Amino acid sequence: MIQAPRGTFDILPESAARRKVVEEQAEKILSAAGYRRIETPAIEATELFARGVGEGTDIVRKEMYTFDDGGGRSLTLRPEGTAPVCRAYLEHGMHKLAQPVKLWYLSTFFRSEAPQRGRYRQFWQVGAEAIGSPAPETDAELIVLLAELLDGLGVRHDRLRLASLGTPATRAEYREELRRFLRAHEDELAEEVRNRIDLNPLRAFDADDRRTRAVMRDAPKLLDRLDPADAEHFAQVRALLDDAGISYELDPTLVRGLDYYTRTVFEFTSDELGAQSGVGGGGRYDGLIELLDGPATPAVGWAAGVERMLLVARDLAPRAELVDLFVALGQREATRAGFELAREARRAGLQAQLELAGRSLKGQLKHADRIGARFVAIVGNGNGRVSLKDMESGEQRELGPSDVIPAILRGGRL
RNA sequence: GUGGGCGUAGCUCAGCUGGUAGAGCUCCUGGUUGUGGUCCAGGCGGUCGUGGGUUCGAGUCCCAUCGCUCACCCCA
Repeated sequence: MIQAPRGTFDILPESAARRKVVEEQAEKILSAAGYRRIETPAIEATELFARGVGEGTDIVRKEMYTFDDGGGRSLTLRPEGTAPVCRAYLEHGMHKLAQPVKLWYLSTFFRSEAPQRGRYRQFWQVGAEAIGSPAPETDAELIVLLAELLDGLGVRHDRLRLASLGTPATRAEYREELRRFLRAHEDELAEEVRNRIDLNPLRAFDADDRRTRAVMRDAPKLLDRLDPADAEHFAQVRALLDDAGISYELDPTLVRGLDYYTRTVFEFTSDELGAQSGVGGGGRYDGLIELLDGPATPAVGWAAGVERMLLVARDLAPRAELVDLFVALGQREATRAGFELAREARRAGLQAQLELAGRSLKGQLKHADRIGARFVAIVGNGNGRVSLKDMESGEQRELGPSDVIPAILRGGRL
């Protein structure tokens, strides 16, 4: 049997209803702050990610679905949303609009990783980007918006981790300092940490090994190396979050996987998620637009995983679907009258369904009950009249065909 | 890519020490020749993931393979 490809999934109606709640919540919260929806193509030039996300990242090195479009151009299924939005910003000259340009999206992304709980090869993210403002208020506002989205969905985000990466130059210098520090203590470090000194020295901070942890207590911290302007920016972001009553923990080990981050980075995590604890996160990426051949443009953004939110969201009860009318057929010959009655009902704004399975009358009533129909109209009495039954009270009345819909619209008892 | 767990009807699962498949739910029909929610009866539905092997005989044992899942890595 043909199955959905590994790491992908069908969104069945029940789950679609829960996702709709997420979408409505995001729309409400983000549009209230002036963010407008944008959607970009699922495929992009491979170069966009190679440059925008960074050649050295895991995403670009081993997780992209890349193919030749048949004409010698290399295309890639988008593995993330920020670079495409920045591409669109440039392509459509949005730098000429009032800044910052505030955008949000809810889209699918693709990464060829081994799937597990909360991680798929095609997955959904809701994201927001504010392009064109260096103001710390922008960073703080975006963090507040994500917090509100998670709160509104009842997502238990046990922690908000926050840090500042400074400028790329600061970060590069710091990484060298950290490498020197690690090498100086190499014989005290766990093997896995030692092996990654060059590749990813920051991982040393969250090693489980006891001796490694002891060494790391004295390791240099990036937050202590920020230049004055970056430190001031970060202080302002924190002050705004404090005022907003958002609690967070400073986490010098917070490393976000993409190369383009500068200054503020943050991540909401939930311990209920297992290994993939990150629900959503983001940060400032002041260098990205320039990297894509645009003018130097400061920007901030975040993305949150829809599947992960759904895993830990409490307040996600979708409203039950209301069925106003089920049109049952007393005799097969009544099918044309029933068909017309259903159409009329829908034109009148009712949710109306027609018997489509050839069931017995008893079966039709049972089905109408199961789908929660408020009324059942039985067409085909032989006398041209319609029996309208209130499924809650059980009352039933014979009406002329033209009286059925007004009776339902009156809503009340028969 | 590596390791653990699991793969029996649409769904949730039972099948003890091997003897050629069951339950509950769902769905459909019937229980007064046209009327639901409870109840009763019946029906539809499975090459027991797949392929080999052992055996007179395998869902049940062995091997392989595929899939799902959790974890490592990394990330949403």
